[in-house]
Amino acid sequence: MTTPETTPKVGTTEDPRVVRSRAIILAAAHEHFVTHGYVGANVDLLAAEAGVSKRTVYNVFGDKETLFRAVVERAVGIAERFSRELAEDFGADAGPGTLEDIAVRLARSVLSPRVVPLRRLLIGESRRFPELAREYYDRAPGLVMRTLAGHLAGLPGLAVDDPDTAAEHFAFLVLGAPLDRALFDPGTDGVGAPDDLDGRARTGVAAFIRAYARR
Amino acid sequence: MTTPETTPKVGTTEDPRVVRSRAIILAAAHEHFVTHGYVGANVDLLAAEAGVSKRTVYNVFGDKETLFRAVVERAVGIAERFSRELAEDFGADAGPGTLEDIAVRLARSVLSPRVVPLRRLLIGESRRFPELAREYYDRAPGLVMRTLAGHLAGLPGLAVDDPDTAAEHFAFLVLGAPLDRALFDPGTDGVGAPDDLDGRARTGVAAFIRAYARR
DNA sequence: CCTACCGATCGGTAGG
DNA sequence: CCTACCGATCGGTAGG
Repeated sequence: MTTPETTPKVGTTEDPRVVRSRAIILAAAHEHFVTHGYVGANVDLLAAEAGVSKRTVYNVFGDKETLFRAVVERAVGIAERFSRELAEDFGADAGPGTLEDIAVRLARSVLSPRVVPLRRLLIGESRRFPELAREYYDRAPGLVMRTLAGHLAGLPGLAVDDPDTAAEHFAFLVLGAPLDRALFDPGTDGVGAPDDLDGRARTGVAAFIRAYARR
Repeated sequence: MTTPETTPKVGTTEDPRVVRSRAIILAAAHEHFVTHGYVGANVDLLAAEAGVSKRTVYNVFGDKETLFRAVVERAVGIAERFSRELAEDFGADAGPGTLEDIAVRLARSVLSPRVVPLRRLLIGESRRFPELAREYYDRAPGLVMRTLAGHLAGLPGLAVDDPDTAAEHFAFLVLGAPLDRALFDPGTDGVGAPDDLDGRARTGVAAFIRAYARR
């Protein structure tokens, strides 16, 4: 061979320089889009924030829309992986104590500074990019909800007729109110958990158990 | 007097032509901003949609940001009045049947094509206009929540230790899941209630009563 | 009310 | 020769 496997062609996806540029730009673009929205985003500024030239941005991503979609795809992929991890913790042998742990973990992840700004962006751009918003919903919160439904159905001590509804009730008892408020309040983004998030999650679980306990 | 009360000065707020223009522009601008967001909004297009010249828009509202704030103030005012109406229906003598009625009305109003797009807009612009987002939250959902808390506390047959938490649990059991989905899905805006909204509201009430019934 | 037009800024691309 | 990247500038459109 003239080109050994250890020397990928320059400029391609395998080129380590392009790989590095991609990663740097995606991280900066995520922050930038989340702050300014799609139309309000400025590729010049964004490139500066990423520490690369605008030309590099266009070389790697082609245009603004492609960059935006790449940012969202990456974020959705991360959210999906996180949802999967969360889902794996819903062990079939889970007791009521574990239900509380799940609630706290669920609340902390969804109310995290990674998730809430992404939600704001996708909600705000849902008219411009409806498929992206729908895709996020299916792959992240939808995945969590489906897994939650599956495991709630198998929990001893609970009377769950409709697992999907029970999962929704669980999730929104645990984090509905704080999430709704957080969507409207960017001021609380960096400061970890708003209010007493863990306490509200536990109060939600208590209400859920009262509503769904086998009697 | 040189200017009788029945003949307001031209160009002022009292001028019937300006009043009419204001109303027409506000209605068109609401639809336009909700569709395109603040930055994506085009004043030329917006004026054309309103059937007025761009010059008239600037004569009445000064600039794009002032127009945006006027649109939001008006929408928040409408939402506030609606919330107040809803609140008045929480009669102190309300029984469990009335709780179901309240739930259905609540779900229908919040999931309405007036409220959901406004929520999307304010969430999407919450970084650019944080006070507007907060103001909406206080004056509309916050008002409903506070009234709900007050009335739930007085309901016979229920054991409500923390009225604020109970109100949040009630509201998000009733409409949390459909609202969250609706925010990400503009496709279902015009088509009245998504899924079986009334049924889900009633299922939520049932869960709420199981969780909060005096025992 | 309309057309015309301004200063500024945008996304995207040229040459080096 | 190719690609990555920079300074400079393009056409077109934004708010006003």
